[in-house]
Amino acid sequence: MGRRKVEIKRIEDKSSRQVTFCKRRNGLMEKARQLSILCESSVALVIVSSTRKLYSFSSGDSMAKILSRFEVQQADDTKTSDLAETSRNYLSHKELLEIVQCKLEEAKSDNVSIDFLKSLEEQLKTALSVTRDRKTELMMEFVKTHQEKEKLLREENQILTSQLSKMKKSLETEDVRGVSPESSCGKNTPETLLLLK
Amino acid sequence: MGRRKVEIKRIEDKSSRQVTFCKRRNGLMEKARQLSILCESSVALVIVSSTRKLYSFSSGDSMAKILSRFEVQQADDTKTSDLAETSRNYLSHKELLEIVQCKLEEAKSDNVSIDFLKSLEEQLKTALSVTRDRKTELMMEFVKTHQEKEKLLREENQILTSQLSKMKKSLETEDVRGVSPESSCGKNTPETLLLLK
DNA sequence: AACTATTTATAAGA
DNA sequence: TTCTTATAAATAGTT
Repeated sequence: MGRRKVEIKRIEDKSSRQVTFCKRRNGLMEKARQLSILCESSVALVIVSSTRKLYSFSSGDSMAKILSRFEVQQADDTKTSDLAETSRNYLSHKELLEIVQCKLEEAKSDNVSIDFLKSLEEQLKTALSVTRDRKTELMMEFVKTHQEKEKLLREENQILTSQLSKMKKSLETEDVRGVSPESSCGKNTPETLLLLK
Repeated sequence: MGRRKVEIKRIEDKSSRQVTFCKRRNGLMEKARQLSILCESSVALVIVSSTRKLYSFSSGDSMAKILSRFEVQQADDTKTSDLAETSRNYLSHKELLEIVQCKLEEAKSDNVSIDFLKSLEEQLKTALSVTRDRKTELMMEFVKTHQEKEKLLREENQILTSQLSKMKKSLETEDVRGVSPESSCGKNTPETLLLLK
């Protein structure tokens, strides 16, 4: 719906990609809103731009909860030098743990506000969520690697097996030349082929 | 965009609400897909119909994780083998989600006590923790299985390789009996061993 | 950011 | 339900 038909593939020009993102994002959010009202359904929508900016729409309360971890990030985007912010920039584990330890020490004190604790809670939730996602990601990678190795080994195995059967045939042919007939029979496999089952 | 302009408010007629829901839901999902591709952004979309049916779209991996609790249900609806098999001693995911959904509906009401919400929070935390532990457990099992398969394949491979070298030797011995010496030299591998590198 | 030529989505009808 | 079609709405390229 524009001056010309567009193919659905990444828009290469950065500036027009940005403009299209803005237009279509607004369109998508409006459509989500309309659907939720017209058909009394719950709709949750989260959009993260390529520049990591967050946009979200949600109709009902329960859906809002699903998005809470993102809203936490959104809140953090306005603040700087946050625990969550720095951990996203790949602080070392040691540094991260030091910061957490320090914050927890602060939190022990009697005169910290509820707001401070609320913010700390959110930061820890984000950190936890980031950690869990990374854990899952690494495990998935691990599984994938092993599946690939397995495939390669299977292929190698198949090649070796076919080599062996070719050699077996050629050995049998040679045997016929000077050995008694029963040694080339299938049930009396030559010693060197014992493991080939 | 239709035969006439429609006001954005709940469609009273149940049947046309259902038809509109289906059309607009598809439209919304398609638009979400297009946005994610055109502007290389992450988009997550969850739609729950008034009849509690779930629909979701998500572009990237990290977004998929956010929606995992919903995708689990969708997956269960189509396949009923592995996962269902392992969780047959537990409540089905669908039942569990229905209960949670029901509790959340209750929680929306204004006149629930803090105690009710506190207890709900505890229940949800427990459910979340159980789900996470089970996920990790299943992934670890998966990894272990693949490692075992890999080990077996390696062993099989080794046996095949040693069989091949034994046979190669025995072939060379036979060759010596009547063939010129250069054919048994390492550089001139017999035709049947070409793939062994 | 506003404009408009077009395309796309969809409401109603078949 | 599915398809058709008239029309509304979204939006691509332009200014």
